[in-house]
Amino acid sequence: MKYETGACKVEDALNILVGKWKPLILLHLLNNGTQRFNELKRSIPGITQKMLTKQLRELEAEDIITRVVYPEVPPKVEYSMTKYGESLRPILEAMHEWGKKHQLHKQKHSM
Amino acid sequence: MKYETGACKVEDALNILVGKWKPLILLHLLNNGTQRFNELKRSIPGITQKMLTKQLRELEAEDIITRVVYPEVPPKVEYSMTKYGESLRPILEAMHEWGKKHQLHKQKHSM
DNA sequence: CAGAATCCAACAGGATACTG
DNA sequence: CAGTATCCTGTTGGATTCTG
Repeated sequence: MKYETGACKVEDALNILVGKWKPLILLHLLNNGTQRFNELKRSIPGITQKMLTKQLRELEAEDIITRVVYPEVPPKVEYSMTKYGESLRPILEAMHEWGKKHQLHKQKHSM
Repeated sequence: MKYETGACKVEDALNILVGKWKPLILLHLLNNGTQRFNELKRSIPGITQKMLTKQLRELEAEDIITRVVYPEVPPKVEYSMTKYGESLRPILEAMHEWGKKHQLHKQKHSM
C-alpha cells in the first residue's frame, strides 16, 4: 500500500511501519540492540526466511536499519537500528502504550 | 494485512490505522469534527465513493468512528470520532510530528 | 446524497526447494 | 548461516455503472 497524498506527513511514518513483521522486527532491534539474522528469526515465531529477508531489505532501503555482512564462513550478518530508525521509537512506544491500554475495549467490543 | 502475533500490542494500533485513506479520514475528523460523507469526499482528493465507504465502514466496525443516518430526502449521513477513536490522537500526532521533522532526511536519502 | 454491485489489476504474503 | 528462486493465494484498491 502506498500513501502519496502529500499534504500531510502522517503517511510517511506509516509507510515505514506497515508490513506484517516490521513492528516486531523494529521492537526487537530497539530493545535488544544489534541482532543476527537467525536471532531475529528465532525471536519471531512464524516468520519465514523469505519474509524476514524481505522486510529487512525494505527497512534497510528506507535507512531505518543497517545491514553489516562479515566475510566469514559460515556467513554472519548483523542488523541494527540507524539513528534515523531510532527516531521512530516514540511512535512505536505510543502505539504500544495505546495497545496495552485498550485491550479491554477491544475484548468488550468484539463480544 | 493482519497482525496476530499476539505478544506485543503495537499491532493493534497499526491494524486500525492501516488503509490507504484511513489516516486522512481520521485527521479530518479529528481536526474538523463531525463531517458529512461528501464533505469528507471533497476533503480527500482522489478518493472514490467506494473506497471512502469501505474505509469508513471498517473504522466504524472497530468503533473508531460513529455513523449517524438522518432519515431525510436527500439522505444525510454524519461521521464523527468516538471517544475510543479520539484516543488515537496522540499516535497520529506522534506520526505527524515525525513526518514533519524527517522530510529532509527523506529527500537526502532518496537522492 | 450516499451509497451498492461488479469486475479487474496489483501486490503482499506464504509454502517449498535450492545454494555459496 | 543467510539467504535466492518459484509458484501460488488472498486481499487491497481502483474504475465503472446503477439506485432509493
